[in-house]
Amino acid sequence: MDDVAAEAGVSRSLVSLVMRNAPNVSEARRVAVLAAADQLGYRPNVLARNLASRRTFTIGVLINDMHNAYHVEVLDGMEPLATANGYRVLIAPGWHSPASERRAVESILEYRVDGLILAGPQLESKEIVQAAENTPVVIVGRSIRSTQVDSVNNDEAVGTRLVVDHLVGLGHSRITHFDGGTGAGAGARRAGYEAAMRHHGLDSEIDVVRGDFTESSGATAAATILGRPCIPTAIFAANDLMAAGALDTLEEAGLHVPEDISLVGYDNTALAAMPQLSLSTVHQPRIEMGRLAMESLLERIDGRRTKCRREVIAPQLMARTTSGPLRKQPR
Amino acid sequence: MDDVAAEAGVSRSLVSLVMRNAPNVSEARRVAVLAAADQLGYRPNVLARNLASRRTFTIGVLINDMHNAYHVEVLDGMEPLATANGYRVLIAPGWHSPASERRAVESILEYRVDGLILAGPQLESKEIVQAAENTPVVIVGRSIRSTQVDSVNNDEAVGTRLVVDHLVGLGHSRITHFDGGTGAGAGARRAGYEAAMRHHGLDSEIDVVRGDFTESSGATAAATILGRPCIPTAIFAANDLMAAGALDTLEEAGLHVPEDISLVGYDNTALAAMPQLSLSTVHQPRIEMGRLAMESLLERIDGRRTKCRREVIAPQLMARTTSGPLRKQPR
DNA sequence: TGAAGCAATTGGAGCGCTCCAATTCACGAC
DNA sequence: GTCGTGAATTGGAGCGCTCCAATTGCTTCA
Repeated sequence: MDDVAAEAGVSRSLVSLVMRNAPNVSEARRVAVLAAADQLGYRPNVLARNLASRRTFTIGVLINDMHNAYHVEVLDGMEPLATANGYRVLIAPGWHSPASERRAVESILEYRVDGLILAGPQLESKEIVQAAENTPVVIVGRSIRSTQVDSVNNDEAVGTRLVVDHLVGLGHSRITHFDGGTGAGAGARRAGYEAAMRHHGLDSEIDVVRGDFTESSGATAAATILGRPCIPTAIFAANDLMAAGALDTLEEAGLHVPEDISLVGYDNTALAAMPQLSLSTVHQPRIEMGRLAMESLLERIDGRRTKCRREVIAPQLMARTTSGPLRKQPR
Repeated sequence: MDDVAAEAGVSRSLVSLVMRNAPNVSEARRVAVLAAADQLGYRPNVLARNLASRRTFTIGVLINDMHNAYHVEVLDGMEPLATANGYRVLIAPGWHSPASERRAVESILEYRVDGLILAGPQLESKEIVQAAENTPVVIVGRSIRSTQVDSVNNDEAVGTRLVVDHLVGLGHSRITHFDGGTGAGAGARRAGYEAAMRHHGLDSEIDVVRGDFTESSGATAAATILGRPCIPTAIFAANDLMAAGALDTLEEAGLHVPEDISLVGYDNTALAAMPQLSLSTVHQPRIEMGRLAMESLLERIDGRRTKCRREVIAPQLMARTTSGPLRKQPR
């Protein structure tokens, strides 16, 4: 930087002003500095800039599972807004385990990002609240009992209700839920399923098989079901990935979907929309959710808002071909 | 940091040593410092650390398309090795356009990362070489005419040859290629297809329809084919995503795969392996490729190697159910 | 007993930048 | 001419850390 200043015949401060394109710099000097910088191949050091200014203009994003298209699309919604406001986005992959998630958050916080978005975190609430003490945090796909942390959520109660209503409407009553274990939103979906079942007076039919939002856990859960003497007539999987895994296992076992058993997923990922799968599912406006999360975060960062904001988005049922009327008793 | 030093009754330097867990620090002091740090909620500032040490222990990774499971799996292969060597990984999403890719690289370079991995970059070679002047760079899925840049690649010549041999072996001769346009590796696949066709004396049957590695471009290409008076008996798509897009369009048009037309993809993504799709494709050991890329990069960073390393991985044909023997002339 | 040797500590300079207060400059108004 | 004013520019302190050389405290050995 000193070299550039010398080359352009100005002070280091002026170079700094030009590099940040601050106002009140004469056109002549600006051009001179830019030329000198270009000639010397000078590139500002963000580290030093951030250190000195105590601002990074960077948003950290934690993605719980990069393999899940759901999270990637949420990210799609965030990026444009960040860029438009002069922020850059840094991603720390979570690798689907709380421990690695913790490390990722730790790591990104050390970079002193201006804000943090957690997409589907598995961390304990306590840890999240702690992180939010120093840095604005927004969560997507889960909410938390703290006024410091904003959240953007799908209305799980409505979504799960849509699924159960749909299946009951088709004549099903033995509806099993494959849940998402400790994953973000899994608890809410499980609770929603149970509440909806009770609403229809199906308290005694409530049946939950454990899973973890991965394709393989869906397959495992389906295998569990198949091993039972009496299998349900419909399955409600906590997400599309699990539904896809379950579908494979069911078909391999010779069952026809939806004739023998109906299957509904959740999230309406690209996977579900594929004609070969054509999975009935619940749509969430992911891009919009990402956008809202970024919007909330920027409001916090700019200090435009201090009150907690909790967005809850209404989901929509996408009935496709994996769910159908109850026809015969399987097996 | 000074506060911690004061609290623990030692100098700032000692705190620094403890935080980096350097050798030659007495156990007593180490414990005291750690306790003080914990009590005060002290978290080292990476910015300052990196600035002072001129080292970041961070690897920047540019992912061309986060929606493509291929890239995500390459990333999976990189992470463990980086972590094991004390490096953290920062991801800059490329959003599938050269312009945003350029910005992402620019941005990550400003962070003074110790090394950069480009997964399927669309940038011009010149730009990549320029970036490599100051920072070690490894490319995945493409190679470049520079001894400064290492690369890890699939052997496209072999892979494409496998596909064409497979289809010719099934009796096909009218084999159309849906290419990847300007995407990384697209040129090599196109060239490989053409060479393989020539090898079988099918020079006159060479037929390429433009695409860009996205699902929608596969659908468009299929529509193009369907509009012709004489459609081919087999399609070789430049990747699985495009093949999936094509499959939808073909089936909607009433064609049966593989009876009426065979379809082969490339990459063997999870998508292709799904029983509902069961796409014939070419397998690349993605995780291994990611690992190799990281290994190469770390070698460069540590200065263990200065010679250029170009890994070329042998692919493998996965014949599934979308390719079959030539049966009848379609339409 | 003292010199040597090594481990454990410390002070201070400096990484590359921003920010603030101070200074210089240009120009119109009196 | 002189003063005032706002725009343009500058010097220097400091962001939070690392690194180096210097210092201290022990132990060992002649």
